[in-house]
Amino acid sequence: MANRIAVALNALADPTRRTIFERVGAAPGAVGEIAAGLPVSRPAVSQHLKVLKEAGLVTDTPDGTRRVYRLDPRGLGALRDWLDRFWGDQLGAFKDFADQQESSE
Amino acid sequence: MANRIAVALNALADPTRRTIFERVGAAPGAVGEIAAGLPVSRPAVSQHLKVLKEAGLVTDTPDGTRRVYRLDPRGLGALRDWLDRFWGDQLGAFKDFADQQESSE
DNA sequence: CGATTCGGTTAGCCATGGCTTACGGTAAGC
DNA sequence: GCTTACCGTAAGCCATGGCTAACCGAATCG
Repeated sequence: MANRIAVALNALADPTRRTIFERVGAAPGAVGEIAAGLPVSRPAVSQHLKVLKEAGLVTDTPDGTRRVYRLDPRGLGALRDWLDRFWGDQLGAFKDFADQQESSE
Repeated sequence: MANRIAVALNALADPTRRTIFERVGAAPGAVGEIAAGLPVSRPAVSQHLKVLKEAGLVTDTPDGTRRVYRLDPRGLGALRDWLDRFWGDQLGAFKDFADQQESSE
């Protein structure tokens, strides 16, 4: 479960991969379509999509010789849950600290 | 604004740095305290904290010769907002796709 | 079937970045 | 003031990983 977060964050850390991810998010499409307009070659995009897929961030659907990629909510959901843990735990603590700082000036 | 997401994701991508981040989240503390128990040296932790700080994920407060680190909600908030964009936009689209797949079986 | 299109895989190159060791600098304690 | 504790920084080493070029498999169309 922690590993899920690890691979997702690692996948989204790369700028090119994040661009690809956002592009798929804007509109599902085939590899060639996604690669068009990007400053990297098509095999590079293919490799990135593989990483994103293994991270549970995208899903692929065969369509003839093409292969359509779309977002996969599972990875997003895992990340969101992970982030929310910190919100509950530490935002309150930070607020206490901020108030304390303020009152001592 | 997009750069904010970039540095935050990049900072959280490294396993050691994520461990440090979670540790700070569990309990604010000094560098030495955080480094204790970790499989890396103290300077390494210091370098990681610098990255986390520049990513807006932690804040440091001088305390004598020590330096206390705590979570910074700004980075978390930026990440959360970024993730929420995808939820609104694409979860619906994915659901439509899933329903469509189901109806064609 | 041949030809074409589309896409995943491999090998290899090179840059990025995480780690350690050594150092310098500052604040507390005696 | 001198020592000690705590921490950030610099230099250098080495592994990870992203990229391209070349290859190969599969599906569609004439």
